Amino acid sequence: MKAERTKPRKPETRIQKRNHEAILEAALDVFSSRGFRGATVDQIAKAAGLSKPNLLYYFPSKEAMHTALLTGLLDSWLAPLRALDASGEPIEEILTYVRRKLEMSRQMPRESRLFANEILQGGPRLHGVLADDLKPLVDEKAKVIRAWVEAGRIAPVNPQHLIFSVWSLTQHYADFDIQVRTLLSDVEPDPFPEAERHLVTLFTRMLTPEAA
Amino acid sequence: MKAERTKPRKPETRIQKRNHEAILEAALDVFSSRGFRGATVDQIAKAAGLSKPNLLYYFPSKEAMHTALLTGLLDSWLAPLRALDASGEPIEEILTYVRRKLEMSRQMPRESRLFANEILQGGPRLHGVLADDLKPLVDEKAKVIRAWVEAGRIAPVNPQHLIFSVWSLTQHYADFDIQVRTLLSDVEPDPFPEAERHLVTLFTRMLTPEAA
DNA sequence: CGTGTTCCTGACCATTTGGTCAAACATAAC
DNA sequence: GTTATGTTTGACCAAATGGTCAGGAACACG
Repeated sequence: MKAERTKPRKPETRIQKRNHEAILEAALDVFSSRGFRGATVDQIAKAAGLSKPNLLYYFPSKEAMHTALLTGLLDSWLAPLRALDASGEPIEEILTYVRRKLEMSRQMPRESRLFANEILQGGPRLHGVLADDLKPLVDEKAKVIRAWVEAGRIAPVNPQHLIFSVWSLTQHYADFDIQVRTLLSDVEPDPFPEAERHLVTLFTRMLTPEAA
Repeated sequence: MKAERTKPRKPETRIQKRNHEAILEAALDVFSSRGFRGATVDQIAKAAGLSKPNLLYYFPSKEAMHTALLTGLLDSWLAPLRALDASGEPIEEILTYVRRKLEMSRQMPRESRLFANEILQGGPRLHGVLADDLKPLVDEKAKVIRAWVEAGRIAPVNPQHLIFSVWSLTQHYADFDIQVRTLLSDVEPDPFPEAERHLVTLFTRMLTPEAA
């Protein structure tokens, strides 16, 4: 319902760009670790090294910072799925997808938690994105996977639920990081190498067609 | 650090029990859908059909309601894993575990989201529980799984990460319910039947030993 | 019925929080 | 230097929120 006039129409000055980025970086930090409601503008301001009114000079509201983050990150967030190539070797394509998603959990846990926080709460600020951007992409890639199944190139599997499985398994290592590390504390200091081996094994066994 | 004297030492009156339960029920509703910080005592009071001061009569603080919920639910939350039986048939045991966890995602999504919300935010209110209660249980069951692997009764797998996989795959259908339903809106009105088929297939293929 | 205990509430309070604003400060252009 | 534009902040505000409290209502029991 709100106008999308967050960014000025004129080209950004250097100082604008710097502060804009500092604010979004700080906002990502705070929103991802406390949720939208749990984050305060003061916390973000402090993390960005700016004053609260100064934040409100660059963004009209706390809400605006949040949506700027979500929309700005969406593209890179969906990139790995977009890269799934219908003309590639099926199992290798999916394993690559899994590896890239797991790598994102390692490198961008804050982004993962930001989205998780949002969807957990019923995604009031994401309904549109889910239906308008994500759904078409998932439908398209589901079709690709279905074609692979029908061609006998991978074992039979429900395409949509396969995608859900990739998401849940990989994002788990970002979203539930504390739990994972606590439970592995005396086994592996860094869960990711073993996680990758585990997931590669899992999807390979799951998708390799019957030798029959 | 706080004393655990939430409950009075005297036996509860009928009215105490009723209100106590109504409050926790309402608190589960509100906490699970908005997170701790996002929930207000007023919202919980309204949902419970009581006045705000009345809630504070039964619980010393908002925080107390939250911890009462977490600790009260922990047992039933971990029951499925506890039920994993070392003397049972390995694959059937794990499939049963998966089915029970998925069933909990269907029947108790609020509880799932409550824990998810908590762990997502670094689990400040759960550190103790994770290390003291969950870790020993996971270690014990990991040992069971490792024994099955070494006996050749299931295919080689990292026990801890296998448990993580069960959690993430099953809880995903509760925690990300909105996303799942949105993406399946024109395919399946109820995601769970297909989810169960999918997960049974996944774990069967993953765990069935090589015919070699 | 009387009395002690439990239960409940309206009014109130202190703090936090998102957001505003006038004025000060900085910067670049002329 | 002057002027116009862009940037920053201290002071402030209204609303929301967790929590308190004195007293009233309901109940239990002799």
